[in-house]
Amino acid sequence: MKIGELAKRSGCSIQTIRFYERQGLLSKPKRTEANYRSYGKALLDELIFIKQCRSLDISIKEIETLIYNKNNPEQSCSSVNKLIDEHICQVNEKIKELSSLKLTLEQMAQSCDANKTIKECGILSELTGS
Amino acid sequence: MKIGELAKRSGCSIQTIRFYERQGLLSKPKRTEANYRSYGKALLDELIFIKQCRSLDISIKEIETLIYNKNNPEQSCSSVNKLIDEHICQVNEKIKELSSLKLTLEQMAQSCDANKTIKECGILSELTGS
DNA sequence: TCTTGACTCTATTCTAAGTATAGACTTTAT
DNA sequence: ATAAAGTCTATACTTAGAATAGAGTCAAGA
Repeated sequence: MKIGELAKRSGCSIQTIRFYERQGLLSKPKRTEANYRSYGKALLDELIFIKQCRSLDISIKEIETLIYNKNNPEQSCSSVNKLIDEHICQVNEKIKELSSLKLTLEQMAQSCDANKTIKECGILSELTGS
Repeated sequence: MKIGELAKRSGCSIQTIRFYERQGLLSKPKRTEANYRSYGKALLDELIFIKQCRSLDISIKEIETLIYNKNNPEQSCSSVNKLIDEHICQVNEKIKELSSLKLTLEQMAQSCDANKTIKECGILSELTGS
């Protein structure tokens, strides 16, 4: 199949597919005589794996590592477990940060209503003051 | 004061201060004869305002708007309220996304322990399969 | 057969908010 | 006088793509 069909089947955009290839993440496909990329099932699977990882917000570098792991099936999978565990920690950290940020913003929102002038604005005075 | 002292007092890095100036966010300071930037209290306050906004993850473009608002003290502050409200919505959305991501990752982590081979790895098989 | 529209190609630029570096200049301290 | 620390500009780098320009290719209809 050509890149357009691969894009539809995978749910990735054409530019994204070419980007993954340039990054060395997705294997280079054969080319037709007209230099069009020509993909088979194996590359579709590769791409779906990449997309699945990205949907979990695993970075491209980490995906590289995972692909390397996949190609060495006899090795221990402890590094894979570690990668996911660290990722969970990062997500937890981010959630904490955002929750705290949310509180601050909500308090700020309560310090003003929209019917004032800038001069009297509670939000701006909090931003300026503290 | 020179830029190094401003950096210390504000908690911003020197590069960040110059970056804000290039972006038109922080006003241009006077220069000494040797072309060094020379800051006073007013610019320190500007920078602290910017930093306060950034700590709330308000974008540089939005900070531009807020600064514009600050310079028009007689206008209504409804746009400021709106900006913060929208920002709260975005933060809430992000928290939702991350919470869902966290669940998925934790389930995945439970599907494997580190004492397997890649071939048997529950994490990789979930990433590949679904 | 010609043409038109849809598809693909490469290469380049852009996004956000800084961070990092190189190479030159100035100031301060010893 | 010299060395260290500070400052200057300009440039490149980061992430994960998205967008664009300009050229080439392919299939269908007139």
